[in-house]
Amino acid sequence: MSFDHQRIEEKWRNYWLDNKTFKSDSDTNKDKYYVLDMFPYPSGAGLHVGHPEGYTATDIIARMKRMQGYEVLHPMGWDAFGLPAEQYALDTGNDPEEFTRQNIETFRRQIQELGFSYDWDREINTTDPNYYKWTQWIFLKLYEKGLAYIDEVPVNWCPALGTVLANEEVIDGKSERGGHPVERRPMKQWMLKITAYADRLLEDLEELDWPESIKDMQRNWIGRSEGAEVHFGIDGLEDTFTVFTTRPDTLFGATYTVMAPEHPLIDKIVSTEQQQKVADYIKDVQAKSDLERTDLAKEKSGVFTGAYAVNPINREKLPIWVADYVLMSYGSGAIMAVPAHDERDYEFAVKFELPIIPVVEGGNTEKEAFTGSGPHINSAFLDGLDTQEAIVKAIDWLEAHGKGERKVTYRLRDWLFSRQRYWGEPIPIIHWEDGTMSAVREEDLPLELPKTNEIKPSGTGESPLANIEDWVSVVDPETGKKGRRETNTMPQWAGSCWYFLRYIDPQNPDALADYERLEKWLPADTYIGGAEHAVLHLLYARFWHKFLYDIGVVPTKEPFQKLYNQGMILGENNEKMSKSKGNVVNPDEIVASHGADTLRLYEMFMGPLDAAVAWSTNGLDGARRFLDRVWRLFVTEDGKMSGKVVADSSDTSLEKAYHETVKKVTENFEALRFNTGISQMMVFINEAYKAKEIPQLFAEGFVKLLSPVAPHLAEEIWESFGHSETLAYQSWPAFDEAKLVEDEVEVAIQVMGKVRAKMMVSKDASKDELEKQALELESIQDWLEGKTVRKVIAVPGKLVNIVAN
RNA sequence: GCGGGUGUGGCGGAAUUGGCAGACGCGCUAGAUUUAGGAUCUAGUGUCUUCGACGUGGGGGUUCAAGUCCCUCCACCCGCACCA
Repeated sequence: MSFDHQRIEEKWRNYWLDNKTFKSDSDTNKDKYYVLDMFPYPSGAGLHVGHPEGYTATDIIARMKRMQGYEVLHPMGWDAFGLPAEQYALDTGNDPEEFTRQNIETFRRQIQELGFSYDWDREINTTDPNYYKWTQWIFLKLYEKGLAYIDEVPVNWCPALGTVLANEEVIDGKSERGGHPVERRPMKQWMLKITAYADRLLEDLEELDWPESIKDMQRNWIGRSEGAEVHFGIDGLEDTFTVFTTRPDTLFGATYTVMAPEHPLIDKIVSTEQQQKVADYIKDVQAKSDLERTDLAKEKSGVFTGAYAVNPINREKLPIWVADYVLMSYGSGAIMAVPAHDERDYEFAVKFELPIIPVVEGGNTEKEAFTGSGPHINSAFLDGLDTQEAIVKAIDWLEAHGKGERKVTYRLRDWLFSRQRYWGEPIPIIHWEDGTMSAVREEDLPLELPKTNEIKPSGTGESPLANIEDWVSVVDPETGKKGRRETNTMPQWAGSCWYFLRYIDPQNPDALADYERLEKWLPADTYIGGAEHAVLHLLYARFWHKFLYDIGVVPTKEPFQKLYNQGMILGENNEKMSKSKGNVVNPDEIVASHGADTLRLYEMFMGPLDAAVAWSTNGLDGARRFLDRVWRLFVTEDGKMSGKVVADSSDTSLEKAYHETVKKVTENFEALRFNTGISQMMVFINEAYKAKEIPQLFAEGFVKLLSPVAPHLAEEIWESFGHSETLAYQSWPAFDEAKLVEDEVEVAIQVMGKVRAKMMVSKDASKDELEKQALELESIQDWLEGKTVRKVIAVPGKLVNIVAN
C-alpha cells in the first residue's frame, strides 16, 4: 500500500505553520547555526524545479542541526525589485508592485508546499519600504564616507531597455536580459568605490570555506597586478605621461609607446602631418562597439601620432602610437611597448615594422616574443640580472630618479550603481538649484517610490521618476531653495547585498539589525545558491559587509563562512530547461502526483549537489518507491506501527547496519553529500526487509535520519509510533563505533595483484597469521604451483597479496 | 590563448591514507504472486571467445597493488578574454 501524500503533506504543513514549529529564538544559549539560501527573484513563471534543489539541501542541514541541539536560523525572503516586473508593467500597464505581490504569493505557496522549515516570521521583501529604508541608509553611509560618487563615465546604454547596464550585465555586446544591442555613451552616473576594498576582498578570500573555483573567479575578477608606473617625457613638450608595466626590467627594450584612443593627451601631442590620420583612426574606433573592438583582436590596428616619447632610463626617443589594443580603462591608458618580450607588442611591431630589441636572454625574438625569465642583456646596469632582481633594481632606479614608482593596479573597476529604472530603490539624494547636492536626512528615510501609472522611460536617459513632478521637485523648508530629487534608482544587487542581515532582526525600526543579535548569528554558517552569482552578488555583498564592518554596524569581516554552489537540473533531454524547448518540469505537478517528500528525496538523490544532472521521470518514480517501501515496512494498513517493529527486541542482526547508517548519513549530510547518505538509507531499508524483526529503537532512529529529507512522511510515521510531539526537535541518533566492527572480517587473497580467493579471519589477525593462513589455502596453492613465492604483503583486515613467479 | 573542472556499465552515479571497481537507484531478464497491472516480492544483470581473460577517455610510467600518484595526448563543461 502506498501512503497518501496529499493528505499527509497538507496535515504536517499546516501543523508546522500553525504551531510556528520553526521559529528561531535569538535569546537561547544554544549554539547557533545560520543556514542561508540565496533568496529568489519572484518571477511570474513561478518556482522552477531548480529552486528546490538548493532549498532542500539547506533544509536538510537546518533540520539536522535542530535535532543536534543547535538554535537554527533558516529564513526566506524575496529579491523583488528588478527589470522583469518593470518590463511586465510597461507591456501591460499594470502596477509592478501588484504584480510583484502576486508573484510572491505564488512563490510562498509553492515553497511552503515543499515543506521547508523556514521561520516565516522573518520573511523579508526588498521592495518593502521598511526594508529598503535600510538599503538607502547604507547608501547614505557610503556617500558620507566618500565611497559613493557621481562620475561622467562611458556607460552601456541600452536603447531598447531605456537604461544603463553594468559591464557584467552586458554579454557579447548585448543585454543579459533580453539580448538587446548595447552602445557606449558618456553619462553622469553614481559609482561605488569598490576598488578601495580590492585588496581586502582579495586577501580575506583565504579564510573562507568556499569552492576554490569561486575564489579563483573572484581573484581573477579583482585582477591584482603588481608592477610600476613609469613617467615618460614627450620630445619638444613639457608634458609627461605615465604608463603601467609589470615588467619595468624590460625598459631598455621599449621601442615605442602606445596610448589608448581615448587618451586625453593625444590631441595635444599629435603632429600636423598625422592629425588627419589620427582623427580618422579614433573616429573609426569609436564607431566600433565593444564587441567589435575585442572581436577584431586578431588583427592589430593603430596609427603613429608623429610625436616621440623620451624613455626615462636612457633618453631614447620612442614613437608614440595610438592603438585600440590599449584600453583607457586599465592602468593609465598608455603603455611602453617591449615587442621582444610581450606577445601583443610583438604582433604590433611586426605589423608596423617597428624595431624589436631583446633585453632578456632565452628566446628567439626573430620568431616570437619571449616572455620567460632569464639574464638581462642590452640593459646597462641591469645586465646579467635575472627577471626578479632586475624588476626590483629597475623600480629602485625609477624611484631614486623620480621617474616612476612601485604600483599595484586592479582589473576590478568601481561599481556602476545607478539605473534609469522605476522599479528599484530611489537613491536618496537631492540636487539643488545652486548646483550643490545633499543627502536626504536619515530621519526622512525611507524615501518611498511614488505610485504612478507612467513608468515609460523618459527616453533622455533619465528614469521614469523624472516624469513624476510632485515627487521630483523639492523645496528646502528652511531656505526655500528649490531642488530636484535624484531620479536614478539602485540596481537589483543593492537589496541582495545585505538581506541576510535583516533576517536576523527583521522588524527593527531603529537599526538595520541589533548589533548583539548580529553577533549572535553572524556569519552565515552555510550559504547555498547557484554558481551564476560567483562574482557579482558575492563580491558586492562582501564589499558592503566589509564597509558595514568598518563603520561598526556588523561584527564580522566576512558574511558567508561556507559557500556551496548547487548544480543545474537539466531537462530530460540533457538540455537546459526552457519554455521554448518544452522540457520544463513544474514542481506543482510533481508535488501533486508524487508528493513534496518524493521531489525532495529525488532531487537530493540524483547526483552530487554541485553537478548538473538531467531530470528523469523514472528516477522520480524510484524515489517514490523507496518512500513507499519505508512506509510499508513501518506502518500497517490502518496507520499503526507495524508488528515487525518490536519495542524490546533482542534481535541484533540489524545492529551493524544501523550504526553504519547513522554514521554515514550523519557524515554525508554534514558534507552535503546527500546522494550517498540517501543510498545508505536505502541499504538499511533493504536489510530491514530481510530481518525478522526491527528493534523499535532502530526504526525510530531511521525515521529521524530520514526526516530532514522527507519530513512530512517522517512526522506521520513518528506519530503512528505513538508519539504526540513533533519530530523536529527530537535528538539526532548517535552511533556506536564499537558496533561497526565485526569479529570476523573477509580478506581478499591476491596472487600477483589479482584476487584469487577470499577468507574469513579474526579482525585482529596479525600480518604473519594472515600470510600463513593465505598460503595454506588450497585454491591458492593451486595458483602457486610451479612458482616461487618472492614476497607476501599482508594488510590486516584488508588483503594479502602474494608475489610469486 | 589563460585559469578552473570533468571523463567509471545501457543510464544517474558509488569507491577513507593507493588495498576486493561498479555501492545505491533507474532500466533490463527470469521467477513468484495477482482477475489484471506501469503494483508487490525474490533472484540475476560490466564486457568477451566464461574453470579464463579484459575492463574506470587514449598512450606511457611509478608500485606487491593505480579510478586514485607522475608524464603526455584527446574530448567536453564553466569562467575570463588585447588587463600591459
